Amino acid sequence: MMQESGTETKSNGSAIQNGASGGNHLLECSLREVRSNGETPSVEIGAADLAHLQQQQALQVARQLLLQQQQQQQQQQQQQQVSGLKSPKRNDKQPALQVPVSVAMMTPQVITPQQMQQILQQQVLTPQQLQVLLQQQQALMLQQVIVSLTAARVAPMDPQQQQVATQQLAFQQQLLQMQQLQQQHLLSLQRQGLLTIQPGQPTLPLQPLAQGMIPTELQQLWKEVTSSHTAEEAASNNHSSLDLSTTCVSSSAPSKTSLIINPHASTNGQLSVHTPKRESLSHEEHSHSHPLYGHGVCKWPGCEAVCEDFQSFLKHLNSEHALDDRSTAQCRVQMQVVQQLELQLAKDKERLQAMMTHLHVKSTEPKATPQPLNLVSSVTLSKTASEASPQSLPHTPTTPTAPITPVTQGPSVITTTSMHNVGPIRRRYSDKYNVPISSADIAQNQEFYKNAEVRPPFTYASLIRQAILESPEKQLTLNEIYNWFTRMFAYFRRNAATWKNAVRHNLSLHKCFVRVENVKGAVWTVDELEFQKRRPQKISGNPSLIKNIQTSHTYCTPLNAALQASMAENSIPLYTTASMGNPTLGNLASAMREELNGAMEHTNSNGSDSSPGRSPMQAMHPVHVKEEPLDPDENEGPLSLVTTANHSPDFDHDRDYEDEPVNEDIE
DNA sequence: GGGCTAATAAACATAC
DNA sequence: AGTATGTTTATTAGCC
Repeated sequence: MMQESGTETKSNGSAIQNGASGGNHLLECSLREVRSNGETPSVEIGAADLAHLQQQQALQVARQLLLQQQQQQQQQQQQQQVSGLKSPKRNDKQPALQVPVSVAMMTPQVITPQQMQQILQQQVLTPQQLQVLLQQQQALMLQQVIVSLTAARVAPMDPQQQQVATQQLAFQQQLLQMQQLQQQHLLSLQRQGLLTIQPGQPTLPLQPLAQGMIPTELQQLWKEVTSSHTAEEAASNNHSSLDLSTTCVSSSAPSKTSLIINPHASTNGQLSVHTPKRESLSHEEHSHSHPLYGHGVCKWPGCEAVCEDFQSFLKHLNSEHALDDRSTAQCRVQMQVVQQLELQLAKDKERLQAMMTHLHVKSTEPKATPQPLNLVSSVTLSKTASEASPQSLPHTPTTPTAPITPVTQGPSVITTTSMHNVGPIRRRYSDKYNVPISSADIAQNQEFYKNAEVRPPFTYASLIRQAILESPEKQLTLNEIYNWFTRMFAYFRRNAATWKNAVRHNLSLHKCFVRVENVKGAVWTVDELEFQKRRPQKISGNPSLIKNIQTSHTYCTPLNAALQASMAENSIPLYTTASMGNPTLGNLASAMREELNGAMEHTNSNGSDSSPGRSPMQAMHPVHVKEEPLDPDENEGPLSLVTTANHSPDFDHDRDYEDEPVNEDIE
């Protein structure tokens, strides 16, 4: 009975999860590419009006948004400063912003594969960082949109127009916000989407519509709208039209659109990929045509050094961003991000197509020419918005953390069979990466794990905890835990003896699992505090993660899972927002956040303290306290009270998947 | 190579 | 006696 007491609490204050940085450049980039095909929905509004109207409204709203955006950025920048790219030992509780990756990075810098690998093995951004990067980038995009809007018009308008414009603007704002949320969610689900989509079910509910309307699209749309407005204005009102070219994206051929008045119209789901031509470069960019330089600032991820002129920029570029590990690492990250985005884009295109087909909306072949899909767009957007979130919730009233998905670049790579023969390999699970399992994780990959005999990338402890937390009363009997395992994971439908033993072993071994005498008999509960303590693993934004991603193991799963999880962590707010209807989820979300922070705190502060706020569970009657080598005497109080085994009726999934390979689905 | 953690295996105890 | 449930120990493997 003597377990390594206290050994679990190590004080390596490096629990991390620092996050990362956001860089929406990535998004912007790929999106821009998508959108850059000058073809856009034509605007034909009664528009001269709108043009005027929007001025004031837009200005105001824009200011607000800008302020918000700036604040965000500032915060991020601050974090960024605090946390150097190479400081894996940070204890920051906040995701440390690190490298605002920008599309520009893609500029081929001639990096040898070996170098890349090196980099990957040494230091890369954590998934969280990537996530933050993306978000940041997105914020920038929004800002740009707003700016372009405000800049575009500065004329008075009459009340009527104002009303229209106001509505329109409001809608646009909503779209933007929704889009933001969607993007976040999307990112977190990216890889998952790759996997969860199975032949049979091309459109899993889990899959959000990636781009109902991406910021860039909005931007484009706006531009077109505005430009057409201005054109009309000029014609009818003799208004001098502002040249929008100064804005980020210059619509080379703004055509007429048919939307505008129809708020939903703006959601043109159309995303035809286009040659990544950047017709939308700012002046500087045009003059110097260097994607890494813009607005007098070096756009190298994480840099943002101010360079007065192009020359100084070049100097800076050569000196600060020479070919070294760090640069290549960043480049590598960028590449991965772009890859993911491309994949996602392709998938979402298909989905969009399917949706439109379903709705009998003509148009949009994968590469179809852009058409005003007013109707559809709105539908898709709202639909996805509503579908995406609920999906992850229904089954799992728990903590939304990470959409963990065993996905890799090649979705198809991971097949049941491929993973199958792996056998009983001892492998580190997500805990290693400080990625607690969450219902969201499971929920979002539920289908996958249910049907594919893929070993879930979680430790037994995490799974057990999850099972317990998912239960209504946060407690389960051993048998119920078993059932949960078999129900949720196809993998556990075989070799029952093995994993059941492991489950029992874990329950006994980890003090985070508390056995409680219950009416039913004995049930197991989770002591969150203890659980947090026992996850001292540190990632420190270290490369190992990404490195692993590259080094394709038979289990690429854990990695991506971890990656996704990390990324998703940043979007917790999203989940909470989306889960308004589900209080539990909200609580769990916050709980999860606490967990994350807590984990670090605990690790920092010598985890020997288990006093204060013990989990409610503890208040029950833990029959036996683990870990501390208590006196042999008092401890094992003969469980005379135990009136065990009254296997809860709850889950008595009669079906006990025993050792034999069972292939049936649990649905 | 050592330390740590987790998976796996198995012995053993207890209750039903 | 057999099974379920728990506990404990030992071994192995992956990671830092």
